[in-house]
Amino acid sequence: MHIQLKSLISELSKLNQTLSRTKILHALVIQNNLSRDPFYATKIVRFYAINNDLVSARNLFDKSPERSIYLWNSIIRAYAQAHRFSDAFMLFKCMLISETEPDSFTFACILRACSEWREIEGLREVHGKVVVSGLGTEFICDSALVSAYSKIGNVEVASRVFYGIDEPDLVLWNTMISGYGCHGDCAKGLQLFSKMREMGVRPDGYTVVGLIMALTDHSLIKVGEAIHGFCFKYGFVLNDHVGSVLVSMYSRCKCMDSACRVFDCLDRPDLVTWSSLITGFSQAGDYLKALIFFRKFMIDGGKSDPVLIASVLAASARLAVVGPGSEIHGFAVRNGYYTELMVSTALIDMYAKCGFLELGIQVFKTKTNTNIIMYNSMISCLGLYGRATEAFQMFNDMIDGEFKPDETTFCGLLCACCHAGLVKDGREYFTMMKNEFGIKAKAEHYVYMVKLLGMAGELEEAYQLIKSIAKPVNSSIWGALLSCCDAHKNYELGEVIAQHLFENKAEISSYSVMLSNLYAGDERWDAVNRLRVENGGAIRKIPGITWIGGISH
DNA sequence: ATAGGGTTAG
Repeated sequence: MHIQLKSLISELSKLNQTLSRTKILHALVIQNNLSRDPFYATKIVRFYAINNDLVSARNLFDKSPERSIYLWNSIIRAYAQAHRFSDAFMLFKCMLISETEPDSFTFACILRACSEWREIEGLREVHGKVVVSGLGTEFICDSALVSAYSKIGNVEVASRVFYGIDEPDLVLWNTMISGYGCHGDCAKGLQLFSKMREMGVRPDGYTVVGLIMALTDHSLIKVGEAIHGFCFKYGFVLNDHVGSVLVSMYSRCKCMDSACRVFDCLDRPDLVTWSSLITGFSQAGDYLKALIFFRKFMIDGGKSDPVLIASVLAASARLAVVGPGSEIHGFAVRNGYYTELMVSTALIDMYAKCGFLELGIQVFKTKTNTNIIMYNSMISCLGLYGRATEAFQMFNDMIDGEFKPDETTFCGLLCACCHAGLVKDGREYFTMMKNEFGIKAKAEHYVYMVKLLGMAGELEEAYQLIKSIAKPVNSSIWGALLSCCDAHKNYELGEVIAQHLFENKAEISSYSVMLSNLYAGDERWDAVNRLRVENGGAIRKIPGITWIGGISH
């Protein structure tokens, strides 16, 4: 019977572990008086864990008189993987006072749980226990420590652990490199990378993935290309993670040609890789390509998800053509994505930006649950259409729903005031934001306020407001005021501002259009020409045409 | 005998 059970267990391990199979197996084990054997108990605990039946797993564990290290580790891991941190930690504490001592894998598991739950105190505590247990020299513990500390944001301690190791293995090098990577410290990661090679350790796919993670924008594209070249040199296959990571890196950097080249090499790019590419096109301003690739993805039989849907809806919004967006709307409804707030928010925004605010409002009205992002979106959409009263009402609803407004909310409100010329309300919301909600005004808020005051002719007040800002003042803010001076033919104040900008050695090219318009309005053609010469003829706007700068919708 | 340290991305 034992032999039969053994072969049954080994067969079952190969199969898909269903809950019913596990229960049958459990019953068989009990029938044969084997449930006290930690070997079988461990197996069944693991099977229950795979099927998310932690209650049965725990029952079995509690009834096991003899608990091997395997059994302990399995039950702790079961809780940790189910994101039940406190249970996992409690069991770990029980283990410490039991006769079974934790091994490196127990520590690795609990360290990972600490970092996932951002339990910095727990992490420190477990770190201490690792040291006391004498397992601090084990690579498995060390890599778990380095990883946990980096993920929790404490790269300092992570690197201290790392540099305390004589001859780190590949996993440790990779862990530390990606530790620097997820901390955004590209330079340190690269340094470590060359040091690793100097010491004769051959990098693998994990190494480059860790490095590429840190490359977040176009300024680092040269580094990204070098690492890509390195993959070639070492003959890394682009499948698995390396290729996808390169695609998303190039997409993040808006190098869509390179992103496509890598993408074309991939056997079966997954959802996120497609999504990176599609979002990359959108962010690079190629909205049509974004939609075309989405269609390709669908034709290939790809299964979408809310993030991708929201992203293509944003691309349609930027195209400002309602066709594709409403098509995706239908698709979202048919496939159950519509329930996602992320999708409905994107829909509202898309309809509003495509000129169909009413359809956006309809979407909003069908939602029973909302969140702050959706309210913010509604407020700014209504504001954009000049429907300030409704935007204010939306804000009140939001407060009634006990949502806490954030800086975006006030951007929307101030935008609404601007579009409707409501100076008084604008002043009130601006004060409310700072005093009642403790939100510090950012450049966007000042731009709206300056524009609002300035367009109402309160140029001096707008000027004083800017002067009250602690330096440095964003160029859009001065730009907004210059435009207003132009519109109100207040060339005197315009000249004061211009002198101020010149004196402070401001980046005049950022204001050249506004300044030249101002001078043109005053028929000071010599000044217009001087500006033109100083800017290398870069002024493309026709002088004399008012251009309200500073705010991009 | 069992499992058991390091990944990515929108």
